[in-house]
Amino acid sequence: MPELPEVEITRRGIEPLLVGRRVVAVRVYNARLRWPVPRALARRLPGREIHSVTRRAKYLLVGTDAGTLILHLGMSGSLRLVPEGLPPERHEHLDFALGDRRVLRLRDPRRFGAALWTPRDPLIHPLLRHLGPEPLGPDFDGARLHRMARGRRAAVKTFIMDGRVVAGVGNIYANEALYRAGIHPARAAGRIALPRYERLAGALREVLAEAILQGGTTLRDFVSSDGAPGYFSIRLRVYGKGVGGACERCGTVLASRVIGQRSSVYCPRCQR
DNA sequence: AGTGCGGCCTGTCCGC
DNA sequence: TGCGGACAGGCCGCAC
Repeated sequence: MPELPEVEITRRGIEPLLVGRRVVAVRVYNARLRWPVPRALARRLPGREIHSVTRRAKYLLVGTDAGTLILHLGMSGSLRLVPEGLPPERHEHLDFALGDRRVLRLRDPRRFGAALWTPRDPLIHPLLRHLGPEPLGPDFDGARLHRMARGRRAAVKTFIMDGRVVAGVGNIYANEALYRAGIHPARAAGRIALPRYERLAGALREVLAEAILQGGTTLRDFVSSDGAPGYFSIRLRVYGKGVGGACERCGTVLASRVIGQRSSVYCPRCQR
């Protein structure tokens, strides 16, 4: 599932395809994504010169001087570059024809993704307006986490997955960062001291940056015609090891339970 | 205000 | 072996 690093790698993959160019046509095969694909998208985007491809949380923002395409890959979305004329397969919902016999095509089996159009500053769009700082940006640090956590009784894992606290942290990387920081995922967010939040902020940055770096090595093949982008295999230390897996640090069998409706994996000994 | 939960959707996996 | 059902997952939007 595309987490922030995959979305960032996707951004880097499509940026050189789009910036300075125009989409000549948008074709909607199935408008039923998380929200209906608005007609305005096919009406407004074509013909506009694209000046930027940026990312905010897990949203991709394709900017023109008339408005912005907002893309979200949900949990099963991916973009591929295919030749013009290739009929869409099952689960391929949307085409952005690039006018050079190439088409950027959105595939999303579960349709949790979105493709929207806004004529205004995308950062004030309702979906983006309340997002917290980018975890890899300058405004994110342990002090801020600590401050925002004051009085909060929700589990710290739920807390850091709240986009208003920090943008774009999904389940996998929340698990990994908490493991690296030695913090129990179910601990109340408001009962963690500043130095531990500093560790957590560092761990989050570190694990995300590592994953992006790793994804970068597969960037060459990204959005190639033969399928999914290289969703990379950063070595996850806890997530996916749940049942019977052992902590690499102490050997204790990892615990697995649902916290905030999300499966969580942690070392009951190293994480407090 | 903060918290928790329902719902959207389908591929995969598990148990029978 | 085949089938049905549970589950996973991001994240909005509602209810309390």
